[in-house]
Amino acid sequence: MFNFAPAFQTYYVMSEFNDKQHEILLVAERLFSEHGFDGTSVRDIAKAANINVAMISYYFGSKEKLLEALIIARIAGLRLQIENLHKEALSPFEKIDKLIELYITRINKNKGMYQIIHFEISSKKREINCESFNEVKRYNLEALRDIIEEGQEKGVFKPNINITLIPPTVMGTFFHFQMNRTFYTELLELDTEEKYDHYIKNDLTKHIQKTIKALLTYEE
Amino acid sequence: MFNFAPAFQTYYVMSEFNDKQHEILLVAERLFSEHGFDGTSVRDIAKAANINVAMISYYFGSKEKLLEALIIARIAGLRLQIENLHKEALSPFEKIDKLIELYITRINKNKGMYQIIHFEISSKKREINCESFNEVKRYNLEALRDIIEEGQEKGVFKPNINITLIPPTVMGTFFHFQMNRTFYTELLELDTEEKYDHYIKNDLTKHIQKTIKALLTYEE
DNA sequence: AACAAAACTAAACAAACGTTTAATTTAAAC
DNA sequence: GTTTAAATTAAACGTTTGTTTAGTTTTGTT
Repeated sequence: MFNFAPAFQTYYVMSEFNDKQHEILLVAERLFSEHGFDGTSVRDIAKAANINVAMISYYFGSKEKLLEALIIARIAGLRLQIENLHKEALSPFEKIDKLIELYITRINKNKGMYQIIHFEISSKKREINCESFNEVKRYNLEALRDIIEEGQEKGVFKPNINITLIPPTVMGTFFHFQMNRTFYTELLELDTEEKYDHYIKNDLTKHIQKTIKALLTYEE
Repeated sequence: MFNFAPAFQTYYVMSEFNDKQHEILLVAERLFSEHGFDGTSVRDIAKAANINVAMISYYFGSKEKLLEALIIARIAGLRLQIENLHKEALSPFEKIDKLIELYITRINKNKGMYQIIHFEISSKKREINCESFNEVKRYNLEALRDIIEEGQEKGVFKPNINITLIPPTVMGTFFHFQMNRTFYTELLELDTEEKYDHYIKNDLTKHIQKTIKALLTYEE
């Protein structure tokens, strides 16, 4: 007689989704990152996920709440795995190299999600809750600060370094390269997916590592 | 009897718009950058520009052609004014400083347009003609290459520098800072527009200048 | 087998979308 | 002052939008 839509799941406190919900989230992530939130209709998602349009409202409440659920579900994966890095007996230079490598691989894996978040937080249309995203950024920044201050105490890194602006340089360089992919693909003749990925893993990562190490040791 | 809509103006060869067309382009630029192309309706534009909805189709043919016209009209302004920089009797270091300052002020003035272009070129929905945009990027890259190679010949810059990846670092750092404006506003307590602009003009610009100069002189 | 809850569907809904139409007003030319 | 083209308008067009409804099928429990 009555239809009980599980809209209560929009609290996500349990954050346990069934297979169908996971599939919807996966499809939505791809389409939102490729065409934007406003450029993707619920029917696009339903068609790509092979489900009925009504299932989106049924499982997530609304299209906007689907976006919310997606962001919350994915942000947890953005925190860097730096726990073991701190304990390892490495030089400050090696730690910087490893941290940047962690940054790049992590961003590279979640580039679709970053695309979505970056558009949404700089958009004045919807106000998404970016507090958990900010928390991740603060956490990653503190990890970087620890490593740099350790290097400064050992005398290998120079003082007077604006540590706050280093993540923007690391991530910004990657994103700008990614954003202008077609341009750099043509310029550097990275005509296959493999060549492109190889360039990111090697040349781009090395460029960023070299840049930050140069900055940390630069005599003004 | 017949209505002759000036749809021929969509060729833009003359690229001469009247006051009303300029106003529409200005409003569309703001709204597209704030809410995205798909997040902005022609009625939003019409209301903000105080004109009738039909005027957009009348003057530009369609909403997509309006975007096209906007991009073509604005891209010309993105080329750096480096003509006189090359002639000036400055050291390679001073030239790098000046070029980066030019980069930042230019991006800062056109950040709305960059927001639009970056979303559109990385979107798989519409295929915009980015050739003129790529041309600007190639031109600016060559200007940078000239300065760096001059410095290398003089022996003040090290060899083996990936020049191609320097613009992504310069622009990427700025854009990432801009993209996460609310986060850095809170972190650095830039609670007024003046403080924020001052931080970009001074701290952020100096950070990028220092970073690139460090990279150019870094002994691996 | 019988029942109830959950999962799923096709259809309908109103609102918003980009665009066009047909008519009117404004502006310029003669 | 008349004529003619351009500028501007309100209304309507057909789609597409996100969401809801009302019903059916599936699933799990007793």
